[in-house]
Amino acid sequence: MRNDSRLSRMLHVLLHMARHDGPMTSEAIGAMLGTNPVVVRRTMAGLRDAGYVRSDKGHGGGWIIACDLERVSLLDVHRAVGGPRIFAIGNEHASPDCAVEQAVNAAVGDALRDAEALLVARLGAVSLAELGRGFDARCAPGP
Amino acid sequence: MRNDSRLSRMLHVLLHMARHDGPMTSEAIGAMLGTNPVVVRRTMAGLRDAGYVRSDKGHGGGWIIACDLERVSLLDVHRAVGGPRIFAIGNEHASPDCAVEQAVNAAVGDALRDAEALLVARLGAVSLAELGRGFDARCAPGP
DNA sequence: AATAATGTAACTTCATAAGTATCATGATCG
DNA sequence: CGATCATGATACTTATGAAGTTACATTATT
Repeated sequence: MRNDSRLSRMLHVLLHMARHDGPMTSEAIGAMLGTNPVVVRRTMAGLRDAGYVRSDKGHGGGWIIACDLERVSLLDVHRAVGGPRIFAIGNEHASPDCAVEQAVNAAVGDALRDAEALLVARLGAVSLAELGRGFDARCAPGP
Repeated sequence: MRNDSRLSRMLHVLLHMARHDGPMTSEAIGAMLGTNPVVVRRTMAGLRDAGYVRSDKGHGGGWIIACDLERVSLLDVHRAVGGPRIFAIGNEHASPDCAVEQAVNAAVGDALRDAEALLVARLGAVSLAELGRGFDARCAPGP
């Protein structure tokens, strides 16, 4: 399967929503992401359950931010979309009988765990608000 | 897809081969890994191309170690099996037009890059020989 | 020549995000 | 009220790639 891009897509959407007045429809968001409204609703359902966005039905409805962007990290968004599997590689058996395999699993597993810990720390250290400010700086790097 | 366990499996096999006199057949290795000989041959082809093992056909044939285990790292093995994709998550577009998406990609991409760099460093720092010694220590932790 | 091994090609299976089609549900506007 | 516009939910298909499987060719030993 191609990469799981839910985190990336949701960050993209959230930043757009933050700079947008009023609700955005799944249709509009889908156009932005290059996908269709059903995928948008499916993915954003996790953000809604976490309380980061709200959705309203009917005329004038759509999605709006429902949280303080300073208090939600990229890691929070990752988890809200299901906290999907991070690695495409891993051990074959979780608890092998073979002692050699146990030693291999320990070595590979430790390395993966440390890499995951670093990733989690990095994602947890950046808020959506900071990400937005990073965008501003990138676009208007005045002297 | 399930995890790509080629690295893990090959380390398992190499350690067994190191502690085994004479060639091991794909059949025997397959039994060890809980898979069939064709998968073994397919996966080990990369190790052979890298010069880490040798395969011999015919009666008495099979696979044997063809390298100095002190000089081959877990990272070398990872690369020999194809250096497969490490992450299951990632950005949607490599070079998006949207500036917001660019900012998101930069943030997520940096975090992933750093995590990958750590993993590569960790795998590169351990030789097959060290991994084997780790196994010995685990099995005979004398006083 | 028989046997035992690898090499290779072609196919199926499995897991999962993404994409699609369809209809039910609910809110707003006239 | 009734039309319209939005989400919610279900069911299905597509795409991807490792792993698994089947079958057969090739080569080396006995």
